[in-house]
Amino acid sequence: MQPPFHRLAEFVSLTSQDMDVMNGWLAGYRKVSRLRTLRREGDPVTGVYFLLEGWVCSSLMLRNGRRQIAKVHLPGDMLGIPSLVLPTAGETLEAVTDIKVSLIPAAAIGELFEHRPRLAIGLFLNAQMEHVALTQKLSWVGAGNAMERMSAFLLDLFARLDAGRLTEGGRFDFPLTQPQLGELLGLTAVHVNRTLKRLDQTGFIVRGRGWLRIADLAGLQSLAPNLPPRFSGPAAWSRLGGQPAAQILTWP
Amino acid sequence: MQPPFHRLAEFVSLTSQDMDVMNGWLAGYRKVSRLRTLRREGDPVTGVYFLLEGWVCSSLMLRNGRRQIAKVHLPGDMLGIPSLVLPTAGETLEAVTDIKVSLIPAAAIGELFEHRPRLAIGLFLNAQMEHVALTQKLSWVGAGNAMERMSAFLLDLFARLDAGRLTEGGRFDFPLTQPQLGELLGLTAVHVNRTLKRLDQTGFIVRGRGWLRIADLAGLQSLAPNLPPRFSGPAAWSRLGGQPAAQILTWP
DNA sequence: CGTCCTGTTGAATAAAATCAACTACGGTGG
DNA sequence: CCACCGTAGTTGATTTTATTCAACAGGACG
Repeated sequence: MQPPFHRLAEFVSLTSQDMDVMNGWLAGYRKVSRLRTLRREGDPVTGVYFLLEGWVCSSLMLRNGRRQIAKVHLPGDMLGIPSLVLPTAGETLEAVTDIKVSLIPAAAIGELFEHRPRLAIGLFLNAQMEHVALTQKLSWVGAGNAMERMSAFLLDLFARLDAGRLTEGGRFDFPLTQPQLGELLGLTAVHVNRTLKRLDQTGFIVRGRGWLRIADLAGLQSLAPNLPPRFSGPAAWSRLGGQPAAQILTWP
Repeated sequence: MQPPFHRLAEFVSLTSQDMDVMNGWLAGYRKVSRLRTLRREGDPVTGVYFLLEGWVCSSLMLRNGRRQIAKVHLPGDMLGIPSLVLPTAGETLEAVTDIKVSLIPAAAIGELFEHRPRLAIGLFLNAQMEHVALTQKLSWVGAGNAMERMSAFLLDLFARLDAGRLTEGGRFDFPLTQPQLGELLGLTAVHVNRTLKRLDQTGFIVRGRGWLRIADLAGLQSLAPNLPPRFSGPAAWSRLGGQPAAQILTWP
């Protein structure tokens, strides 16, 4: 397995010292098994997590007894960054599958800003990607019906899995249960079931246990209220005045 | 009017050079009048905006014809940061009231990361506050009914206005129309109307044209599915290894 | 002075939730 | 090893919630 560094390197070109720092994060990765909680809402914040393998969902508990899943994280994602501004964690991180994850201590993040500006920019822009994704998600949950939410989610998921080379001809592992999908989309499990059934019967998707196949991508896209965002990559960095790696003085 | 710098100074202690940089942003502020569009979805991204006065809403247009307002921005907020990772703006920024705003060029943001690490951290943590707020908002839109969404929003708004000293005994300016509230909460204008009416008749709020008063804070809080987030302030920075200003070498 | 938008209310309709029942499956403990 | 229990998945019937449709009053603005 080659470490999924694509997220932080997506925007900035990194120096070899930058790479060393990132490799350092991998050293003490930890395995966590399915359904185990990585960190619960209200727990102390010691750092952020770098997800190497598997799926994690981050969720919020509401006082009305319902749970909202904010995001399903895939390999390469940084988890729990927003909680850095809170006294205690603002979200529960729960393993959807068996995962490998490493903890990056908060102090190491501070270091980046002092000494590794490119990684800091990478982290910052990565966090902005998350923000864009979350805003889109809000838009379909707030302004879409069940079918629209479902198709937008499936397309977004598919695009992200595809970017990480985790699909095969439209088919991918799909470990989410229908109750989880409900919490993700703001629907009941029953209604999720009916919505999936319709998508299945229409021939847009094929479901198996533990996997899913998108059978008609264009069809799904025609249902979705918006398409997954496309990011600028290196162009974002050059807009910020980024320089090619060779011209930058590296930290001694 | 004293510039609302509280956002960036909320976490890190700034050097006088940092302050100079920030004051530089204020120089060419611009007035924009009510209902004018600051930047439309799809427009080129030239930088981010610093809102000095007035309210702005950022929204997404969906293909089903509906609009989702992602956030109502108040004085001191930085707008349009997420679009830095997109080829063209991902959200429309529209003035809800007459506003004063200044544009910070993208290159100036890049500069921060290279030369003004504390401001960079401040910006980063500020962006994470936005992320936390957006996650919460998703939670009530996704998992709350109309009354819960409305009370959570009003409480959140009130807390933010209060932090900026823009309230007086529970009363504050409230320029949002009911259709706008609908787009904000994922409800129709009609249903917004009925929900407000119920809150009014129960004595939780008092409505006037252009303003609103929270008459029973505890009552509203009992309706809301979660309370506005509280942020760590300087504690967040010290967790990241932040040092008191005096001990830091400043850029020559 | 008309026109458009907001705010308001009532009535009809549609979407999703709730309630209920049953099957299948996985994991646990005896 | 097997019985049992809890959860997931599925479907039908009913109820709740919110939308849609419609109509009208009041202001803002050209």
